[in-house]
Amino acid sequence: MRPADVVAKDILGAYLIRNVNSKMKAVVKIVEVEAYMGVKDKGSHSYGGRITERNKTMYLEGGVFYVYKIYGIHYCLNVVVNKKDMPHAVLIRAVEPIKGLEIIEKNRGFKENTKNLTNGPGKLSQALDIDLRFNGSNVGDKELYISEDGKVEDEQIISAKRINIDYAAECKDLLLRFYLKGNKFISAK
DNA sequence: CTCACGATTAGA
DNA sequence: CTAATCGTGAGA
Repeated sequence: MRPADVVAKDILGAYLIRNVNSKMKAVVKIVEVEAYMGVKDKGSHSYGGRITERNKTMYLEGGVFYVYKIYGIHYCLNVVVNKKDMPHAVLIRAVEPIKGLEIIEKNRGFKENTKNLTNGPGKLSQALDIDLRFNGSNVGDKELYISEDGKVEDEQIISAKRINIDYAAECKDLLLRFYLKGNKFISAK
């Protein structure tokens, strides 16, 4: 397996597919991600080798989802990468609806302003009905999986500082956030 | 006490 | 339009 920054750029532009009862309900394109680089990354839940009930799935062999609850309300979807006990992860920050828009609208509770449906980590989780059920599930699981299609050219990828990790000292300025150039569904800020 | 967030309210 | 505020629960 590879480190989170490499995988982050790799899954940018890939499709995330949500099935319910084996029926395809929604397909979205991953347009914004952040990499969290394990025990040396002060922005990561796994900084310093910390292991808790919440983040223990980060320590599994790469290829599973890490879903956690933040601020008591919202869920965030990550992909765990790298080897067992190498707690790297990629946070999926924003997606673009491709199919199943009506399901996404239903989950979010409104229809107007389409770009506001999935342009943030908590929003996309609600839009695709993602919660702790998927914590630790395999990225090839039929209910929620990532398609390898949709690769993009390097020049379409913008690198930037990560968001809302001001507490992470010197790590906060690392360019570990990646998004698709010109895409309308990038999160605010 | 803070936080890998988002909705709502208040103000300009 | 922007800024401030707050809900909510895990973790330190």
